[in-house]
Amino acid sequence: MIADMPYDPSAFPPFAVTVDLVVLTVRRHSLCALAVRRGEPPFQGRWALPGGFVRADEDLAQAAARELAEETGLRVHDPAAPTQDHGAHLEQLATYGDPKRDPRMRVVSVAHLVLAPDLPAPRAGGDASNARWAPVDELLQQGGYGRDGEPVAPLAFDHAQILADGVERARSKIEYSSLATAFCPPEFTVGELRRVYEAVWGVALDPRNFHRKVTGTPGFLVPTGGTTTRQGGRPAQLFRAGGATLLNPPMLRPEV
Amino acid sequence: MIADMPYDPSAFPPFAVTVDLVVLTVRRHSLCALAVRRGEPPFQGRWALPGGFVRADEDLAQAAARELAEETGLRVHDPAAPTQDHGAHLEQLATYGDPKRDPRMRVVSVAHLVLAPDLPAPRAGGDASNARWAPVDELLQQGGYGRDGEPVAPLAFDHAQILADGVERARSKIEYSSLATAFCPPEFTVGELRRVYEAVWGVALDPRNFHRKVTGTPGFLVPTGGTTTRQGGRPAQLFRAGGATLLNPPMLRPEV
DNA sequence: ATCATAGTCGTCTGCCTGACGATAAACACT
DNA sequence: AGTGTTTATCGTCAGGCAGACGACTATGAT
Repeated sequence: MIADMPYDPSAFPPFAVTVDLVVLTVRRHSLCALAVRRGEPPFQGRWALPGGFVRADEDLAQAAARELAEETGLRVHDPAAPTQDHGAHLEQLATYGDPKRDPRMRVVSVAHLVLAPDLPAPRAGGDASNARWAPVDELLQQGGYGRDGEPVAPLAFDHAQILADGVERARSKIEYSSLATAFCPPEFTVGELRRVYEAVWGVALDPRNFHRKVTGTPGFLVPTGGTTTRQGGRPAQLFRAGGATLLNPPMLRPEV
Repeated sequence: MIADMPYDPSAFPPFAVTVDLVVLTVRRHSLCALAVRRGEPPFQGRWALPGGFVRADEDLAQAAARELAEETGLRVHDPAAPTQDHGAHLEQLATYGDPKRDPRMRVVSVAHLVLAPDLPAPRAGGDASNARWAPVDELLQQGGYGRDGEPVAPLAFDHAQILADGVERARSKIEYSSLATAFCPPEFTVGELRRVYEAVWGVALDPRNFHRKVTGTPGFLVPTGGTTTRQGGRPAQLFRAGGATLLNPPMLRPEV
C-alpha cells in the first residue's frame, strides 16, 4: 500500500467514507430490515438503509455502532466481554465504491450487517414515520406493490444490492454458525429458534429433526432450567446461546 | 446513507482510499503470498502487501485489478466471460480503516484477495529485488527468523492482519467452493489439486478418499482426455475446472 | 528384474440426516 | 370432564457420505 509513492496530499482524489447498515430482525415470521426515509435529495422521500459519515477519529466498526445506536438505540454485543449483555451482532459486510453510486460526489460506503432480536418500533432521529421495519422481500422487489397495495419504489442508491448481499450473508452464515441466536431474545425455546431459521431461509423445517440437531450439538444451546408456554401448546424448555460459535457439522439448508 | 444531512463538502473529513492485495499462490507445496519492499517511509525497507490509491474514476475492483496487473502482469478472470481465459480469481476481502493505521493521514484500505496459479518470479515496477513470493507462515511470524536464518521484520502497517484474514478466507472458502482450482494451471491432475488443498490447509489428505470426493462431485472436474506423468509415477488423468462453483456437500477439513 | 512413486478402484464401518410414528403437556372449547 | 388443537419431545429406520485402509496399476529409476 502506498508502496512506491511519496506522501503528497494532492496525489489522491478526496473520498467521502460512509457506513451503511443492513439491520435484520425476524418479526411475525418473516425476515425484516430497517429502512429510513430520505429527507434530502437525491432520492428524497425514498427509502434507504440507515447510515452516515465516518468521523475523523473513529474506526469503521465504531462508526457503524454509533449509527446503529442513533437510529435504533441498540447497543452492540462486545465480543471481548462474554457477559450476557445481549447486544446485537455486528460485522462488516462489504464495501461499495462505484464512482457513480452517489450522484453528488465520490462516496465509498462500508456496509455492515446487524442481526438483532425483535424490537419495538424503530425511531429515526425521533421521527417514527421516517423509519420502519419492512420485510426484505418487499424492499427488494423492484417496482412491485407492497402488502398494502401501494406501489413500492426501489431503495435509494445501490442499497438494494447492499441489502441483497446482507441477506445472503445472513442466510449462509446461520448454516455454519450459531448466529441465528442473535435474532432471539436472551432466553428462547427450540421452537423459537427454528422459526428464526424458517423465516430467514423461507422454508419449513421438520421440528423433530431440528430439535435433535440443535440439542445434540455440544455448546450450541445451554438449558436455563426454565420453561415457557408463550407459544401455546406444551411448555418448552428455555435455552441460552452456548459458547460455541461454529456449527460443525453445519445446519443443512433444504434443497429448493 | 447521508440520510439526514445536507450536502456540505466541509461536513466530512477527507479520506484517502487505497486497495491492498493479498495475492496467494502455491509454490513448492506451501502457501505463499506476494510481498513488496517499501521504498518510502514510513516502514521504509520493510515488506508490505502490494496496493495503491484508488483513482477518481475507477471502481474498487477495477483498482484492484489494475494494481494486480501492474505488480504481477496477472490478468483477472472475468466472471462475465466464461471462456477459459484463466486469469486469476479476485474478490473483495474486507476494509480496514483504523484512524491510526497509517501514521501520515487517514487511509481506508479495501483489501482484495487474489488466488493465482504458480507463476514465474514477480516483478515490482520492473525491480525484481523489491518483490517476492514468501510462505505465509514466514510473513506472519512476528519477530522470528526466516528460512535463511535472517531475522524477519513484521509486515508494514496492519498488513499482517490483512494477510491473516485473507489466508483464513482462502482456507475456509476452498471447503465449500471449487476455488482451489484457481491455484492450478488450466489443466491439472487430481493429485495436483490435492496438493493444493494440503498446502493451503497444512494437512495431509488421503489420496483415495480425495479422489473419490472430487471425481464424484458433479460439475467439479471435467476430464480433458489427456494424461500426464509430470509428477512421476503412474500417468494421471488431466482435468479442467467444471462449471460448478459451490461444493455440496463441502470438502471436509480434517480436525486439528 | 526390482523398487519407488503416484494413481485408481473397492470394501467396510460408523455417523448423520431425512422421513415419519408416537407420546406428552398445555389451552380452548363444549 | 371430555374432546380437539397446538406445540414439544422421544424413537425408529433406511440411505448417504466420510474415514480407514487393502489391493491393483502404470510409469520411471536403479
